[in-house]
Amino acid sequence: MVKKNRFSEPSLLILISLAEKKRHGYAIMDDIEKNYDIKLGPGTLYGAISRLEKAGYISVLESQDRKKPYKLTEEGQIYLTEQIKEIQKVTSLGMKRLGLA
Amino acid sequence: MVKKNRFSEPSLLILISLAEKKRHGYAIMDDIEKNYDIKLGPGTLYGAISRLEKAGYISVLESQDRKKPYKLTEEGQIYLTEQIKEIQKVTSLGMKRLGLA
DNA sequence: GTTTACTATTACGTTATACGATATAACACT
DNA sequence: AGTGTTATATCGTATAACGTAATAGTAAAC
Repeated sequence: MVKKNRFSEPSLLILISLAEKKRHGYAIMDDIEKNYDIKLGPGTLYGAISRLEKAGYISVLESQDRKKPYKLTEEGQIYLTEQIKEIQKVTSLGMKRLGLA
Repeated sequence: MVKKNRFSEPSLLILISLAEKKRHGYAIMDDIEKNYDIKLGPGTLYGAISRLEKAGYISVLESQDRKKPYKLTEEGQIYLTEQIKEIQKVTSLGMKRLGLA
């Protein structure tokens, strides 16, 4: 009934980045900047990452070097799908009301 | 280049509500609840309203009773349009990466 | 070998949001 | 008229996300 989680920009962007493939922090940053021209600072990025990890939506993988690759968990994929659909519902009504759809 | 404002859920919903027609606070709440099943508490609602007003995206109209109807300003309409397009860009890439588009 | 880029962590200040308490006006019902 | 209920808005506070920046170490470049 009631929705708690707002769809915060950084975490959503991170999830979408990981929806394509596993990536470590800086690679996520680059992907987001390349695709949307949005540059997340390290605090924003890693803060969001650790919250997402705590929530179980992403998980960290083994690595040989100091990079920490993350992947989207199944739970994260489900969550992301729901979120996006919800957001699309909102934006499509918005477009309609703006007379642009 | 860099984007500052995240697309926060409550304020976005309020703007979309006002994109249809002018409404006062409680009517906005009802509209949002009816359309999305999202119930904003008074603090969330009026807090977001006053920030939006301060930003110049909505403005308050005269009224005879104690209701305070708001309307979307021209600036707000432009802002909302941009926001929605940006969000749609994000979600559509998300859907693609999820294999759902 | 020294500098530059990559990668991650941490700390701190700001602010939106969630939640709840309060206040009052309008309305319904008896 | 009086009482209760709904509609409407304001205020206060706690939490947590976010933005920015400082720090540190490793890898790469030159």
